[in-house]
Amino acid sequence: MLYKIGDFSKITDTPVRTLRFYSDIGLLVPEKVDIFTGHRYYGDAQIKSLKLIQKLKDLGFSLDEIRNNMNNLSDSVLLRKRAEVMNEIDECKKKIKMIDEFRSQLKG
Amino acid sequence: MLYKIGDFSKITDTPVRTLRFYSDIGLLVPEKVDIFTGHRYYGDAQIKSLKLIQKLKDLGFSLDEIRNNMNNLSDSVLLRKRAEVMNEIDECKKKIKMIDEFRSQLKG
DNA sequence: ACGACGCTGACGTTGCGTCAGGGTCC
DNA sequence: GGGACCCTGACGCAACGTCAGCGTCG
Repeated sequence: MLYKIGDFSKITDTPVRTLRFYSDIGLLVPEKVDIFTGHRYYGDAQIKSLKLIQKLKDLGFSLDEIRNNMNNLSDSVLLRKRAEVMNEIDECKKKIKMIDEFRSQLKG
Repeated sequence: MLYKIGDFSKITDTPVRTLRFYSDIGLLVPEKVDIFTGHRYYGDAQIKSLKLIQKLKDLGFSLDEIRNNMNNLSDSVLLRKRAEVMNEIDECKKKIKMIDEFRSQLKG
């Protein structure tokens, strides 16, 4: 079963523009592309790939990281990302502290 | 006392490119600009302004937010930013959970 | 006069949104 | 044949970094 980009967009709840973008950067390549019209046709395999892409995006990976790791996902990559996100939490906590200090300075 | 952009850059420990950028977007305008050569000259008032800009950047404000609020800083603006950062922490915590779930799925 | 410094473009980054101006499908 | 759908540019956003190519200061 091959889907036109518009249909694939509805099935996967992903904007057409996003699909074209993923196609352009080689992240999610359609199963077939008409050489003459340029029309993209997606298959069922792409549905699974896209779900993995969305999952990894939710975990905080960039599209570049996803492209480099989705076909060979290792635990170390996930651990590194985990550490990054933990770091981000620390940064946020620092900001909260600084904001509170600044607020009391303005009041005082 | 007027400083050339290079000297002002060293005094404030801010890249020249950043100073030019802030000048272009109207965030930190030099005290004087030579109409014929385009050379920028900064004064002591700009040092204080830049320090405030850097402070607000550290707190998590965008340059656009800084430009709109630095001359009339209210507590409500700080409170809103605080809430935003707290939200960001929550998002990070969700990501951590999802990463951990994903890792145990891969192992199991 | 010449080296250090200043200037204005303009492209690269990230992940698409949003037209504009055309072909294509049925 | 015509409306819905597809395509490829190309600009816009945030906040600069990094050349390129050229003018200026002392």
